[in-house]
Amino acid sequence: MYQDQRPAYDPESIEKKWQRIWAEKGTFHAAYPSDKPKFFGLVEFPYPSGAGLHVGHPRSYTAMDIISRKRRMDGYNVMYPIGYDAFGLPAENYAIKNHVHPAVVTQENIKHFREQLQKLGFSFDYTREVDTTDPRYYRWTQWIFLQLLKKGLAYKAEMPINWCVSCKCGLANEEVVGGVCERCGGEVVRRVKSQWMLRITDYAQKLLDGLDTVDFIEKVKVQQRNWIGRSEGAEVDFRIAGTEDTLRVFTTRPDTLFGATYMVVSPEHPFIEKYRALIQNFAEVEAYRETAARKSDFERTEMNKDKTGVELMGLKAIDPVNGAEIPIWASDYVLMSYGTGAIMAVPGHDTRDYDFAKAFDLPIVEVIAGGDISKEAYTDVQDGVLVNSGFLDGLRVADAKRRIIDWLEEKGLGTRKINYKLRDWVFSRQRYWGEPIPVVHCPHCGVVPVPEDQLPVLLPNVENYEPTDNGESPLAKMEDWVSTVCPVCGAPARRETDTMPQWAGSSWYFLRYCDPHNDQAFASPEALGYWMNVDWYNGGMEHTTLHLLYSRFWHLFLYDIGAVPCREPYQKRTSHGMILGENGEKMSKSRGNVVNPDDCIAEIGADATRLYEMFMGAFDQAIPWSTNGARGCRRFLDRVWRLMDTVREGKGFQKALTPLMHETIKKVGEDYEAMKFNTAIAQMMTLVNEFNAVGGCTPDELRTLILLLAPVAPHICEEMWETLGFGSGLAFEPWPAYDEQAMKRSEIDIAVQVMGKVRGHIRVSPDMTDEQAQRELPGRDDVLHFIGDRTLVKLIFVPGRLCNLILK
RNA sequence: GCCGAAGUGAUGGAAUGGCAGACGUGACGGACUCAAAAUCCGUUGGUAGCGAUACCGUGCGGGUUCAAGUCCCGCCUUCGGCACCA
Repeated sequence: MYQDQRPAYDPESIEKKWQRIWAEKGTFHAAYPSDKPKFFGLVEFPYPSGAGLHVGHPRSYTAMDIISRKRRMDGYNVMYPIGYDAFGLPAENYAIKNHVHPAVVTQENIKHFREQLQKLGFSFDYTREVDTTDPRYYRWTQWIFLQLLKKGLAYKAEMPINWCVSCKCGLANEEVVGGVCERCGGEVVRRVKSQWMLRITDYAQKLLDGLDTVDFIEKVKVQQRNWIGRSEGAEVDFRIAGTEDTLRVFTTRPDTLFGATYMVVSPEHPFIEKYRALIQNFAEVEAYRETAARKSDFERTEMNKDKTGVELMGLKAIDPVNGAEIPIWASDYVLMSYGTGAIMAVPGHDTRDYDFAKAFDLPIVEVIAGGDISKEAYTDVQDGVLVNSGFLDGLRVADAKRRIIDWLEEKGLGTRKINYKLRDWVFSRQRYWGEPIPVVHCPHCGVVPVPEDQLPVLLPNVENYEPTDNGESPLAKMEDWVSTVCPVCGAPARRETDTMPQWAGSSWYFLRYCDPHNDQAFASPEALGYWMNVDWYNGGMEHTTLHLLYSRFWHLFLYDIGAVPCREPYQKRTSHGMILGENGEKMSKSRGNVVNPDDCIAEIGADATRLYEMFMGAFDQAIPWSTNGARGCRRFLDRVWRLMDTVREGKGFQKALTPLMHETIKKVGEDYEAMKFNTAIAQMMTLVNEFNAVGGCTPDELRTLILLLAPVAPHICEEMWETLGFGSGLAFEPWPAYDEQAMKRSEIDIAVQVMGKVRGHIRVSPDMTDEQAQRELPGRDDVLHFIGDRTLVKLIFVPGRLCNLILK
């Protein structure tokens, strides 16, 4: 059985063989219906770029593959699906340059991606593949949009949006990073355009509340909470002197109302236009307003340290609590898009107001004691006590807040108010390669949804994909397609020519996996009822405030209209760290440090590649690639392969190895579950080293190791399983069990410390209790010699670990 | 500025308050070989010593504890996110 002439480990042939067998047998097709408990493991589906798979993809995909494979061994009916998020700018830009239809490029790229994924041996169910650009898929993306429209959550608005000068396209707030375009790094400017918007702000509170019900890693929750940015406070009306009119502000510090010494409105605030006639220095105000408008987002961020502004001469506001007349200023440190676009300024207790007051020599009044407002604003809200504040004097901040809001509400001067930083989602894109927004503009009926039975609205073939300078989609030039009739009144009408952003298709793809071929609904209620929600979703941190938030929003909405059975789409969310180049920098073509997974597979095989990606470091941390490290993982698999030549006779585990075997079963299982793949693999390496140290392993020992290693390195394990005659196919073999009792060793070494410092080791029984230790150890020769001629004051015994001698 | 994570050998990284450096890489020495590769065995935190051994050592400074990489207080640095959000 264990002949000498075994061929060397040859990953290429083994991997091809098992990939073929898995495909032919449909090993990883998720069964439906099924009586087994289900497990739905999800990874972010790739954008099929022309560059092919990146080594970052297998990091996430292998991790969830390990979990999925282990779940099968645990007896679950597992669905581990994959698809392609294939709409998007790169394919379109490629099309512009090379005059190929984006659909053609996309299909080629998908084919290439699929081949690369298959070469890595992921246990994906390829029969459930989705492609967001397939009309049978985007039909339902459009359908969901129509439901949002029906409920008033999609609307068209004329508003200033983020415009990327280089992509010639509008962007969502989430797509502007550091004042520049997330995708191309190009300049982003404000541009007023009529845009489709989604009212994600209506779901701000639900998105926040839902986080308490799911098992997401904490930093994802924190980032989403910060992005949503809930703050509690009050809206307060300030009377404009000499009029019946009021100016409303939002504040989180109504307790400081007595300290308001001026007001500020945003330069875009309609208030300025309204009181144009009363503003004595209107020309100056208007000049300031124009300067502010010309600044791009980037400049605004850059220049945010120095306060600028102009007083609206001739206007005064009246503080509602003390009747004080205070000046009104315009400044771009106040944003039109948050709160009411106007603030009461309390320079004594707000850093920005303080800077502004210093710059323009405005009065600063202390209303909270505890700081030194001659030096800086005192913003502490814990310990402060109110002063100079009439009926609030002597109260602590928290109490003063409650008191003043009650007072304002009673007098009709203000109300409690909660604000969010989250803004509505800019949903239009003026580009070709996206889902057409399924509405028609009729001169008589206005915006008319395309009837659901006429979906999908297909993307027409155009000749030129070039975005236009006037901000219109390339589709606008397709007169044949644009002109249509109104579905309601039959009059000539025009189609919407904007398309959806790339985030649309990925906002619901996990639902389609549940029932991917359904042509009556996006998925059947039964299939959704069985599979949803996603048990475990792994993906990148970079999607926390984009895809992950958007898809939660869509799903919460679908739940509200009864289209899905559960509130939250994802039960558990984990995140992998980025793989950096060998030089420790981010991998990029321009840095020349990109590692191609194909090259790595060609050199060391798919199993070793998977193993290395899991072993290289902690899963959630960024790690530089190391070619030598990868080779070390290949060496480990070579050693595992050669274990077949060292198998010796014998049932069960060798006596000397029994505790280690059970410890390894325990640790590997637990570490996989905690995504501590690096330490799980280290433990298996230790075990293999130990096999070699004792001169070989028994069939049962090798069998166990194969099962433990199989989720990480499935091909070599299947091959060894078959070669050793354990059976055909191990994908559904039960996961090995361990026995705590069997981990006990007959004797162990524990450390002897003197005053907390390790001085030596002694051999004791692992069961030694504290009582036994106190009785037996002080008299033992190998302990006595550490005591010497000093006196033992105290002996601290930690069972199984050490004893510490306190001497005098 | 605010929020979050992290600082450990040459290097990637391990360590429920209990023997710091598991496992891997690299380096050095040895075996096998005509030789090399591959493989196997050994050594590998620093300083002193032939040596047993001693002292030092987890970003810096304090503290708690029999015992601190781990807990507390005060800093420094790096990375990620947000950023005039009232």
